[in-house]
Amino acid sequence: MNLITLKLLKESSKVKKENISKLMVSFSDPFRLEIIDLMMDGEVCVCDIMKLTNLSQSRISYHIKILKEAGLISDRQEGRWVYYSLNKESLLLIKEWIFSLTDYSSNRKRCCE
Amino acid sequence: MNLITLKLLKESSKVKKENISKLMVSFSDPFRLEIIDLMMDGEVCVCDIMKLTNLSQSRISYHIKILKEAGLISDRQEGRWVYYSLNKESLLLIKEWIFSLTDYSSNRKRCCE
DNA sequence: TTGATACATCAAAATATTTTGATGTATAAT
DNA sequence: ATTATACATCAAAATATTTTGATGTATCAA
Repeated sequence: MNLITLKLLKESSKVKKENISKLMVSFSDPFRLEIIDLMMDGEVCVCDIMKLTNLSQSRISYHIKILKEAGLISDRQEGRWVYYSLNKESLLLIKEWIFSLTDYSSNRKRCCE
Repeated sequence: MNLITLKLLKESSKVKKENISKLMVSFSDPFRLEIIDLMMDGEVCVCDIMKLTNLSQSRISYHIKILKEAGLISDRQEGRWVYYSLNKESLLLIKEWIFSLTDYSSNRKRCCE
């Protein structure tokens, strides 16, 4: 493997890490977790979320924006409605990360002194 | 399934959700992600993290506390040193959650109107 | 073209998290 | 006993996130 390939690899892992970081932030709010939960059943619009959670409209829009910017959800407009749904690729990215965490983490004991 | 069982089930899923929520919060900071990364190689002490990241000692202790309270890491004291390591059960819990998210989430199209 | 619906965006206020530097506690070495 | 090391904890300051209520934009129906 040459230096350029190595550099590219490092950069891509950095990009990945930034993605992961954003995705994790997007998971870090209980209301967003609720919204994500709702999306597991398929597409939802803001109005669905309003009915099912009694959060205010602008509050929902705010959280939706966070989720969208993290790349976790996609949107599709149809007339006056915007339908949001979970983005499978992002979920896969997180899955991979969790896997690396569980599968490759070691139990090696450390000893100072 | 009787009502009491159902109630218990619902409560346990709530407990689980609260755990997940705390774990996700613990993942939501870039420095904590770094610390978690270091722990993948095995136990680390605060002094290791200081050397490897040049974060201040109290700053590291603060983040360690968050990770500990989320149940993500365990500690073991040995003399003056405290060794921290990833808690496999918590990782498993997250893994399960991600699985349910990817495996059971539907693509069902929604249509208002 | 007027009014209603669905949602986004904005600025200000409310709230939460993080950082800093100082101090505290326990262990161990001299 | 004294000093040094490893880490925890604390209160204040700095910073970031979230909520609120108002306003804006686009689509549609009457």
